[in-house]
Amino acid sequence: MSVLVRQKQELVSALYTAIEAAMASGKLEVESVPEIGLEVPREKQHGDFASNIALIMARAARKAPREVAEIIVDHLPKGGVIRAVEVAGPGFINFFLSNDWLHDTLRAIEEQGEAYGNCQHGAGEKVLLEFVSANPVGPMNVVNARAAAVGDTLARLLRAAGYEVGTEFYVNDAGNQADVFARSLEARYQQLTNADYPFPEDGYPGAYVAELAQVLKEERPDLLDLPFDERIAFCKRWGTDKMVEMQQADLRAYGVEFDLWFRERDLHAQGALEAVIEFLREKGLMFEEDGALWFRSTQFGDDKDRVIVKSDGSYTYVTADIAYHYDKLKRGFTKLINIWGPDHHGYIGRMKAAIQALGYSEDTLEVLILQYVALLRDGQQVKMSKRAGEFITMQDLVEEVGKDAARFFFLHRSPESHLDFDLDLAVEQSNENPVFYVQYAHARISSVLRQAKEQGIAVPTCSQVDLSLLEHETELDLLKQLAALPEELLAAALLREPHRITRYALDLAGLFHSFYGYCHILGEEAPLRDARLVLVSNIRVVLRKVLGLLGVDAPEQM
RNA sequence: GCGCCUGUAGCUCAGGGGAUAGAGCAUCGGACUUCUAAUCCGAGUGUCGCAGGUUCGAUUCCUGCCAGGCGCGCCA
Repeated sequence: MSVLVRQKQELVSALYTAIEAAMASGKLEVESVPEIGLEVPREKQHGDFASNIALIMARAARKAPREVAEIIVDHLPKGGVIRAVEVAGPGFINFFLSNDWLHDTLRAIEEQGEAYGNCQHGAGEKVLLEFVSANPVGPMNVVNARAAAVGDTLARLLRAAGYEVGTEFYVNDAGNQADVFARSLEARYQQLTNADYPFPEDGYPGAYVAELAQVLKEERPDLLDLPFDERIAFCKRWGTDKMVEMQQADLRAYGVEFDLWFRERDLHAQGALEAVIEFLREKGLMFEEDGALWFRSTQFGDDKDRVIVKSDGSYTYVTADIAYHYDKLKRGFTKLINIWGPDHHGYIGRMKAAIQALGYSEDTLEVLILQYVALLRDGQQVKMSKRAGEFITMQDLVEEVGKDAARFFFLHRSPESHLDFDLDLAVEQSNENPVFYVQYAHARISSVLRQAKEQGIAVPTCSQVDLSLLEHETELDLLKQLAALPEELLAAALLREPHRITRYALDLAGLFHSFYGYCHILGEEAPLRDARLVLVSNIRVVLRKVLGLLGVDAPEQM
């Protein structure tokens, strides 16, 4: 249990005791005592912790909130860690504590290292996180980059919260788009020797297809000897494999590794689509109409029923996706989280219906919808047109602004917000760029520790120093921020809000820079110097940890 | 028409049933012979889109409306 939670519980039980004592003495009369909430106030002057219990109880007690608060405070046990209690505002009870409880935070960090803040909340739950899943027919875009950052960090957060997590990229290499891509590639191949060879009407115009055709020509100069159908089949397999390799390289450069790249074509090869259709048919959830086979998804709340086998005998996208999700479930995952782009929200209903049809509860599947990303340059939105080839890819973005800035910017905003990504700001090597601000805090501490070492000063452990010497306001603020990590990390994981960690990192860095402006370390007398060395080296551990969660480097010097 | 997201300071965005609604940027003024000035210290800024409702208390929850973005295929 975290230091902060333990301290809260201690105060809550003190409040319970006080309320019971007040009731026993007849000062307070209520049917039952509500659950007591305690929070860290936004304003420092409102104490270390505050409770609104008197406001909540006022009506039942038939007294003014402030009066209730006064009665509770009168019955609170005095002394111990509670330095002062006050009734404030409309009836808040504010607690001011002695600083001792904060020191346990440093001991916890020292003991646990970068595992500090982790917990076992999710123990026993197996979560599958599927994200990006961009079609292997073209370069990834900036929404894919956003999804990669959010998904990867969410996976790291869930693991830190004790969940067993698998990450997957679903490769849609068997559908319509893969066919179109194969025909585009084949046509470009033909055009290498016959400039007049027609390009498919709906083909992919990007230059990358022609470049791939060149590579293909070198690898398979004899391709045209094959019959057309076999040639297309080869192009489909070879081409999508190449695109997957490129996606893997882009994502690796971005710090994202998937546990599994799941091929749609494997589902087809295994007969998984037929199997899941049969399963649903036996449950009476399939019907034929207009020459097609339909899934009665409306039975599970979907807007309309969905075609599973088209009238031409081929499958729709959703058919393979149902088979894929069935596969996930059969592998023992108890929670499926999918991260999709904004154009897919209409797809949620049918997939939730499918999950229920397969015999699982609706909330087994959780879908996070990301919103669009607008790129800004010179304050203007960058217009993109796939057709005209004016298109900023994920690769372009990462090359232009770097992995750290790209990830940090995407993780700076809540996932469901529309995002303006300022390209000029992201590349700026200056104080305006928030990612540097956090990294700089880490580098500064590293520099101090480096110089301490050069001077022959070892970083002591908590037990070797007097932590009560840490009493400057900025030092206490830092200790409180460090104490807040466990709760913040769990909240970020449970609410699926990685941007909380970005904010935490910025706040921690800000408090450190402020401390650094007021307090010296190496120049101080040994006892204070040593206490501060303990403080900053533990701050560095936490900075490294949160940057690690964000997938951003923690440089030793800048 | 239906559904989803968004609307908070000049800009980009946090926050969230409770106390005086916050941060960064931009603007202005200070701080380097001392551990990295990519930093710090100080200063101004609000119809929380609009209107109702619930509540002791709403910017937060509910309903309606307005505005912007997106989606509603036998495409993926």
